[in-house]
Amino acid sequence: METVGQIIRAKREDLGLLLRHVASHLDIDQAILSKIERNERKASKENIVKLAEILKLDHEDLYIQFMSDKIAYEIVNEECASKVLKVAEEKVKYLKNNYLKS
Amino acid sequence: METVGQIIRAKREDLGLLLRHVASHLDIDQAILSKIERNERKASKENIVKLAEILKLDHEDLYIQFMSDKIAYEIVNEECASKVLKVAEEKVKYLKNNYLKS
DNA sequence: ATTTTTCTTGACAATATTTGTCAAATATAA
DNA sequence: TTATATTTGACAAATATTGTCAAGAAAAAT
Repeated sequence: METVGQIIRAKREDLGLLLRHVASHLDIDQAILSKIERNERKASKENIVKLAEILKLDHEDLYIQFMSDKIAYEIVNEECASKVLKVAEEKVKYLKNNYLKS
Repeated sequence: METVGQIIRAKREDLGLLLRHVASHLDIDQAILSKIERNERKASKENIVKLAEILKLDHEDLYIQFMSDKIAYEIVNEECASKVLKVAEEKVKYLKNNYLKS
């Protein structure tokens, strides 16, 4: 079970890229990227898009890891975390069927 | 499939309470409560606690509705919404087992 | 073992989002 | 119509997010 930060660091090192190279592609200071990789800060959605590019990761996969990290972090301390996710899933299905039929 | 706003409005009207009465118990302007009930604004966690009190709703149930609304709203526009929730659930289980054993 | 390079840390700043107020407009009900 | 309740939108304050910078620590190269 990897965090989005772990995935990013692993792939960056695989490709032999430096923090400052990747960070400059994202247009942020390397300090932030360092923190993102260690899960001390959350990436922005824009960061994620550019990270997928430069690290040659599948964009959707990375995005899923990013959002699931964010959501898991929001509720992991609650007893009822699993219940919340189940209800959320029902709501998503309902909304998709009833309001978002494109 | 009800939103947290719908639940609150229904129960408030059931109890015959006015926006301004409930809002004053929450220590907010009635304008906000009006918006919360119509899902134009999100409640804060504190709002939810006090709403459960004054509306005699089960605190955990209301909290689950509140959080699931919030999460569903965050991802409903994404293709991969269901996938995100599934991965989030795995992460929550993993974290609870490995880091939060109290 | 010293120097160079990379990464990490923490204080701070800018910006965006959240959470709220207020007063006027609208809707509902007496 | 008048009184009461709700809604709306412009605005303000507080908080959270997203970032910079520079100095310190760690790792790698010479």
